[in-house]
Amino acid sequence: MGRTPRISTALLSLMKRPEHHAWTLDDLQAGLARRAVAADFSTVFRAAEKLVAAGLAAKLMLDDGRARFELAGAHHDHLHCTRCDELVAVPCVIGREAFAGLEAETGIAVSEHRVVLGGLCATCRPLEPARR
Amino acid sequence: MGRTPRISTALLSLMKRPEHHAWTLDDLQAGLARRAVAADFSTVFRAAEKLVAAGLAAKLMLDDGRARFELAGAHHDHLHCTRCDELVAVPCVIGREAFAGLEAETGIAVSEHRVVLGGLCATCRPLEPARR
DNA sequence: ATGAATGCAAAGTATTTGCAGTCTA
DNA sequence: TAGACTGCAAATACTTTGCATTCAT
Repeated sequence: MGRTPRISTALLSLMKRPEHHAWTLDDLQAGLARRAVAADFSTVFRAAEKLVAAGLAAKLMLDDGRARFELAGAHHDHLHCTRCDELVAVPCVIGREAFAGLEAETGIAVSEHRVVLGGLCATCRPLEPARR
Repeated sequence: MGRTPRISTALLSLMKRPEHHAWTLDDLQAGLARRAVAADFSTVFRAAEKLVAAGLAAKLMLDDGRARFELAGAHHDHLHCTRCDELVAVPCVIGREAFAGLEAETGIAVSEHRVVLGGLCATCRPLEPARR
């Protein structure tokens, strides 16, 4: 019952492309358009949210106030490049041990963590200094 | 020339209060109101932004899409409590060495980092399990 | 013919800006 | 009296929802 989730499927396929690691809704819509898939913004939004709900994608809010979506996968951290504005994946910097110490020290309980580094990505590092 | 920044001053004073560690614009306006300082939302906004520009405060965007302001100070990380929704300060979990390794390994250049832990704060940990 | 998927339009939420008026050095 | 500060209203930016339609089962 119900038809095939054309857009959701296209999104999953699109997000595998190296064009971006993490996609804003605009990125997603533009990416689909480039592949000749016309989709309304609200449809892209709902499809992306559904992927997140299904555990196939993850949503992340950056300081610029725009959500980014990425394919779900092994945990990793991110670098937000100050020059090209891309959000790139980097291996996780924090070890489990660090949390154990922190929990003992502070009385908190840590269930997840999110690290966003600021700096230059591997592509931009050799180039000019940061824009902003 | 120009008058005394009544609101900015009040904000600085307010943010020292333990009520919150990090304040949304609504928190700030409400906090001022509680201290009998009526201020328009846009004024609170501009004053907060100015404090950030002056290096006296820092702005942080959480996944809920709302900005939080905190007094500038020594670097620390944050825990976003899943139960009470407060953003509390915790000592930094990452050592400088970690970045050196990461930079060598990936070719990126790290100039800052932002860590937001998810979990229970010291107050909520002894209580019920997380709301969401 | 049922229910998921889509498009279009509209609403919602949080932030940001324009402008005119106010106050103090 | 120049320039920073404020309030009010309006504009933005991005996200989210309502509703009617379409489509595959």
